[in-house]
Amino acid sequence: MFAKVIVDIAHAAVDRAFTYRIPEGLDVRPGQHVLLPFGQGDHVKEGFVLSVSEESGLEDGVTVKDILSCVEPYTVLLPDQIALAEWMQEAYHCLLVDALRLMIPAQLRGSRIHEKRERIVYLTDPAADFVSKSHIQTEVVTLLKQTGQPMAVTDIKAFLPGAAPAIAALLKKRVLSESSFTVFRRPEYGSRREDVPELTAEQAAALREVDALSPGQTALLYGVTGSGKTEVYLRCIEACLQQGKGAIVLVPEIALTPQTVGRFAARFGDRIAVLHSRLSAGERFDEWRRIRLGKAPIVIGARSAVFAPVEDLGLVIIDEEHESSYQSEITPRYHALDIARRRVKASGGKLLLGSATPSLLSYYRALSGSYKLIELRHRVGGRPLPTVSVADMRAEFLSGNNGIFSSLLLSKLEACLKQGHQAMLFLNRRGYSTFVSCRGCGYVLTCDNCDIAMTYHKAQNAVRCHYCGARKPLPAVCPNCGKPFIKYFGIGTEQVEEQIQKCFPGTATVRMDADTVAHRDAYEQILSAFGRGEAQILIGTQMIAKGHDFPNVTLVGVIAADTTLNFPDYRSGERTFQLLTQVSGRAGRDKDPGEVVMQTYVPDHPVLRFARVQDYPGFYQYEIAQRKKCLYPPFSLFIRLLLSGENEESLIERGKEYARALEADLRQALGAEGQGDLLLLLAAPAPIARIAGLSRYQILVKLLRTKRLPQALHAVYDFETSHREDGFLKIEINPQDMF
DNA sequence: AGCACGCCGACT
DNA sequence: GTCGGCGTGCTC
Repeated sequence: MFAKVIVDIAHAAVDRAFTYRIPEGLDVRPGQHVLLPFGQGDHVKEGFVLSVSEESGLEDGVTVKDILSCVEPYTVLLPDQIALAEWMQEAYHCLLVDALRLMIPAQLRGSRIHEKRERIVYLTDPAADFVSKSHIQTEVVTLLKQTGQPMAVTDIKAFLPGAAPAIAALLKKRVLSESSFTVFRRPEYGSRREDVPELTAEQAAALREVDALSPGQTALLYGVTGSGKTEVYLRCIEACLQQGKGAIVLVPEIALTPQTVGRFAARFGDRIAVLHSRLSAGERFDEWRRIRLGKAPIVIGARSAVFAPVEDLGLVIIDEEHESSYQSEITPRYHALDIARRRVKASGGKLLLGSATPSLLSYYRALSGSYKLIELRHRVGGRPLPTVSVADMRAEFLSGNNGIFSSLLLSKLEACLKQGHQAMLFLNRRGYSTFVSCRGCGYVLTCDNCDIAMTYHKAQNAVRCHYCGARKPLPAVCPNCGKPFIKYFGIGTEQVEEQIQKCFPGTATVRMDADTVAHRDAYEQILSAFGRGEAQILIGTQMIAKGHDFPNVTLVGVIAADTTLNFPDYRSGERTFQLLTQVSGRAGRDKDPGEVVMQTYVPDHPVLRFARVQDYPGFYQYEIAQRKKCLYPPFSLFIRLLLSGENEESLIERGKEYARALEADLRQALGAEGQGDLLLLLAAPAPIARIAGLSRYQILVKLLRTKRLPQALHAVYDFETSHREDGFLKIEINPQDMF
């Protein structure tokens, strides 16, 4: 028997199947993790068995080596996972090993982590009398007689400190016998008891629609904030388990808190396994093994959990499906949604996407029929959506208010605080001010390494670059003209906090942004402190937009609703709407109705108009028309090639040359009749032309979605492989952002 | 990724 | 004349 094996070395030259002989008596199946002699020196390498066959299929004269051994007694890759990795290799132009490595815990490779075993001892003959001069030995035997069952050695030691030698002696005398079993290291999460709520009519209907999905089908659950999507998820999982199948639930990493997990744990107990980046090595390995060995049919995790080894996958749920974090930033740059679609198609399972603000692409697919659209239009308990008012900051300025708060927000804040309620203030920029400039000459303080204005941080009396992290003291005089007219412009979260203290002295505030959550667990600590009412106002960046429900929050203020609107990105409208809807959803989650104040300089902007009345379908109609007009995704494929290098001039030179070469390649791939499908090819310095000392240049390509698309994509990927060695070259398909 | 084989410069 | 530089090419 022979096995096709891929060696666990991430290099293009060896990223293919090698044929090995399976020695007599070794049980080797596809998916097995094996050890092999590889290379001239027959060095022992790890590998993964892709397939097993009777014939070697090799030409004569090729030496065939023997597989040495299997690392684990079970197969570490399921057949579906091997097929998925092979598909990914094609689709994302990545190494097969890189795809396979996503499916197993890193700890498995190199055998760094081993299973943990617990020793138990029991009386060899429970009826036998035991007499000994040793006091402690007698105590150990008495303890075991009392409990009447085997005990863990660690437990005995806890009862009887210093019992270790006694146990050893008793084992030697055969008074005790021992055995051991595997223990799984589990992460901690609070499993709060909660009653199973009655379903609303809408939720029940949604459940029936999910139930009626055909195998491999995808549904988009569009439910307004507070409409009880999670309860629908829980019931769907229940139904899935009843059919004896497994489920994967993906949530954004930031939402993967003990509270979220606790809700699932309350319903499903230890049938869940959790995968996220903050697990210890042992926990990660053991959670993965609990899934692989069928002990945990439900997996909850962030992006990469979509690869979890769930056999007979009946359901995948992607919560907050519009989140950009579902797309990987490193190769293979997969999107969890695409992986999930493939997995459920292969297993005959169902895919459920949930969001209050679906991505334009998902809603487009739902309306065009490739996804089933399921809606939850009402909040649970009939609670009204918060009322949203817009404060026109232009009018505020003209009427003499040049502060950062509108009179409307100030009066609502005052009322809110007076009633003892809590408020959240949202601003998508940390620090004190956006940029620092000289009033004498107009000089703007920029980072030495990046082409970006530096942000003033008052707490440290320093200016910082938000891209490379560089930091320098605030100069007393202008570095350009030497005059003492340095002044800060624009606002950040630090300043909001300061202004609140000025307007409402003594109010307890807490700030949450990348600066205050620098330490591990700080995120959790700040949120739970606010939840306990230790502060009346929570000020923060988009970090506070999602996550927990705070029943006592009745007011949400959006300090500058248009900051994200002006990003140089076709997704900025979508992003802004999602952000505003999510922040608004934080208000009035309990019995008191919520209020939202959005401050803006463009109150008539369509995105803000729709966000204000929380009209997603209306927003969608507006935005999709924009996309269609300009032929942006989903009407085209957007490809970005990012080059970076130390020398700006030579980079620009090379960029232009690459653009010409790429265009030629693309035109050839598209063929004579496909020339019209190449819509745009634009080469220019990136919006942020320099980051951390490296200049950046981008080539943007827009391709119409046509049948020659695979060939065109191939041309782009081939271009990447053939040019990647002469500098930094990165290719992104439909990038999440374009800086 | 490693490692061996292979063809040109400064050493005993 | 030999030791060793790392360029080139192969790994079942």
